[in-house]
Order: sequence, then C-alpha cells, then structure tokens
Amino acid sequence: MTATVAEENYIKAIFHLSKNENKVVNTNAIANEVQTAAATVTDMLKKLADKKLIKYEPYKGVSLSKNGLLMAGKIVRKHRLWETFLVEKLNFKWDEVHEIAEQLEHIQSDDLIGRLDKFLGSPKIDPHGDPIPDAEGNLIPITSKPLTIASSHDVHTVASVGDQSSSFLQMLDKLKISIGTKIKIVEKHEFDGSLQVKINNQNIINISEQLAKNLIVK
Amino acid sequence: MTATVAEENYIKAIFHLSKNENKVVNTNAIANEVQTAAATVTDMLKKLADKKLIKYEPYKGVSLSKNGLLMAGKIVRKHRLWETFLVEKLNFKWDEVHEIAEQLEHIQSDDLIGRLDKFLGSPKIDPHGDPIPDAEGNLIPITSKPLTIASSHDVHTVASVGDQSSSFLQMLDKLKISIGTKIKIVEKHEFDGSLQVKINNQNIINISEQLAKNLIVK
DNA sequence: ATTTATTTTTAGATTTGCCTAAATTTTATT
DNA sequence: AATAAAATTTAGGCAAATCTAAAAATAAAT
Ligand SMILES: [Mn+2]
Ligand SMILES: [Mn+2]
Ligand SMILES: [Mn+2]
Ligand SMILES: [Mn+2]
Repeated sequence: MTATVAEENYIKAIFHLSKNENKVVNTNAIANEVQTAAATVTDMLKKLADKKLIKYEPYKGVSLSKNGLLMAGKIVRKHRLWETFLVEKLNFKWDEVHEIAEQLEHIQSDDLIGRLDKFLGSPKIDPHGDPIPDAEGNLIPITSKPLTIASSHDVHTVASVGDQSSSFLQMLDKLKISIGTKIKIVEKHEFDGSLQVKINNQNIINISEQLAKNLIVK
Repeated sequence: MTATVAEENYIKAIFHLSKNENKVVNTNAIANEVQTAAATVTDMLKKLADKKLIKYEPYKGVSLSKNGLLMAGKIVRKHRLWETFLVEKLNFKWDEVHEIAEQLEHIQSDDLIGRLDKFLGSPKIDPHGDPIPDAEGNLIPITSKPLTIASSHDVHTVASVGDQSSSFLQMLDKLKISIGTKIKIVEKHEFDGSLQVKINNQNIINISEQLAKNLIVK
C-alpha cells in the first residue's frame, strides 16, 4: 500500500511537470526530471497505472489520478515543511536545502509531519515562496506570474522563484532579491528582453529576461 | 563508497550485538536483529567483508573493522541526535521515537547532522540515556551497570535503559522512573530476584528482576 | 503521401536485497 | 567416538529498479 521511494519520486515528478493541473506529461520529460532512461520510465508508468495512481495511455502520456494527485501533494507538503525547518531552524541558506529535503520527504510518519508543521507554526509557504499543501495533500495554487508578463510602472512583490538551482538563488542573494522584495518595472528593452527594474524603491538595476522569467510576482 | 540503507542497518546491528567491543557476533543473532533469514545475512556479510567494514571468518562469526566501527558510530550518532530532536523539540514521548529515528538515521548530509547537533546544544546523551558518539563516530562508553548487580543500601541514579520497547518505557513512566531518577535498593528477594526499592527517596515499590535488569544505573 | 526523425515501448541483462530448501560445518549429546 | 542437533553456508530463484539496443508507433518534413 505504501509507495517506495522510487515510486514517490516519479509521482512527484509527474506532479511538477503537470504544473498542478491535469495536463498530460510525456515519458521523455519524466525521464529528464528523474534522470533515468526513458525505458525505465515506461516500466514505472505501468506499475503506477496498476496501482491506479496515474492515468496512462501508451504513447499518449500520463496524468495523475485523484489518488496520485493527493499522494503527490503529501510528498510536496513534506518536502516543503522540511525545507522550511532547514532554513528557519537550522539556518541553512535557501539554495542549500533542496537535496536534503529530497531525502527527508520520504520519511514515513504522519505524526512526525503533524508535529513538524506545528513546531514551525503551520507555515503556508516554503523558503522559495511555494505553497505548502494541507495534511490531505490539497494545494491551493497561488495566483502569481513571471515578472516578464507583469505590467510596467507598477510595483510587484516577489512571491516565489521559478528555478531552484543554487546558481539562480545565489544570484538573487547578490542582487538582494528575496521573497517579498518589491520590484517596479522601469523599462523593458525590446532588443534582448532585459528589464530595467527598481528594487524595493531604491536602486535601479538591469536584469536579463532569463532571470525575470524566473521571478514569480504578485 | 556510501553505504546503502540495508548495509547501514547490518553494520548497526553488528555494533549493537557486539556491545561496542570487539566481541564476535553470530549470523543468527544478526538475522534476529534485522529480522531476515540467516542466508540473507550470510550474503550481506560477504559484501561487507569485501568492503572491509567487517572481519568475517565463515562459520566463526564477525566483528567490525576499524572503519566499520566508525561507520556504526556515525549512524548511531545520527539515530540518537534525531531521537533527541523528536523528544526535545517535537514533544514525542521517549517510547515513540525509535521507529522514526530508524528512518532518519539514514539521511545523508554531514552538514545537516552538524547543524542539528548545534541546534540541540550538542547533547551528550539521548532520551534513553545512551551516549551520543562524536562527529567522527567515536563513542565514549558510559561506565554503568544493571540495577541487579548494584550494591544494596546505596543510592543509584538511572543512567539509561537496557530495553527500548515501548512496553518497558511506558511501564517506567507509570512507575515514575526516568533518566536521573534516584533508586535505593532496600531489599533483594532471593526467591524471585525481585527488588524492594526506594524511588527518589520517597515511595517504596517492588520491581521484578526482569525490570531491574534493564535499569542501567551509575 | 512518402520518407525521415523523434518518441516510446519491448526485449534482454544486471545489481541489490531478499527468500526457501538443501548441503555443509560446528557443537552437543549420548 | 559416533550420532544427533543446531548453526551456517550454498544453490537456485524472485521482485524492484535500473540499463542498452532494437522494434514499433507517432510526429515532422519533404
Ligand atoms: Mn525524493
Ligand atoms: Mn522549495
Ligand atoms: Mn535504520
Ligand atoms: Mn535511544
């Protein structure tokens, strides 16, 4: 009844690739996400379909079933609660926690997660601004968008990051951009898509389109 | 180079069965400890011997190598630090933490354990009174003995418990006996080995030999 | 509409950790 | 010392998760 670590990682990968919706996910995309061969993914998809965790049509891709979606939500909840613990209590930096949470998310004990949640004050978002699903695995999606499609001359607030890589997160640290930072688009450069932005109503800097795309604001 | 969860569990089992010494451990004892068939243990012993973690002589039993002993110490350190976290920070009772620590002890990150240790104030003993090995895996054995061989009419202090079962720990809770409790042997009953003891210089109760054997005092 | 390219699945192997049953070695008992 | 009992190892197999290479299905390009 309880899923293996491998199964949990696949379920979570499908969840992330389908962006919390019912979007169909391809075999190759999963293979890339979990870093395995496509053939290995096919094997696993058959197993997950047998367990009714996904809807799988050969050659057509997969989506999570209702059960699969809730399971994914619970794993994501654990991942994000542990990340919050690591940053809030153990003083890890936000670019250092992903690998460890990747392991901790598989620890099996509902009681543990309930107590951890309480210990942390039942946080609603993790250190990267991502929402934490409830104990049943339900996730309330946050209505936010990349800075690239946000309106000019308006002040936006950084809600989360669209990339968890430490190179990206460390760059944000250097630029003094974090969750909650106010950003006003001063000018958009047609040429390379870069943006002239005002940070926290203070200094004005230029950021690349690549960076702006991964700043999720509300 | 890094050991699997199964390998770690076997190394730890051998460590516990050899009571931190160089005592030789039998296949059946390990099989019983890790709850597997004896043949499975033999397979694993060959693998651990190849990796130079144990000294293995077929039919003669095994003991940990220097490397194996340090690896065991590191796993035990993690187990006991996590137990301390669960009790001190998440308010688990001391009879509820073993199963979860059994999982958490396999999380791989030296940085994590270093920070956890610091967060907990570098505790020297875990919730059961067992010493916590240092970061290198070295353990300073505590010189303590079962209450059954302690002197009469002297006051002893409970240092640790010789049994982690929740039935035993819950019984101690009922008897108001915990780590640090003062116990004076009032009388030893020849007939069944039970002891008349005075708890914290207050009430006098009778405890069975079975119970006294698992009260480790100093 | 064919041909080509890409994606996905199938086929056949490997490794790890486990099992049962049979053979072997060691230990205990007549 | 011979035999019986217990402990341990070997033999052969199985399930999970992975791989590479080949076949099949789908999508893209001419
Ligand atoms: Mn994971
Ligand atoms: Mn996160
Ligand atoms: Mn364990
Ligand atoms: Mn303990």
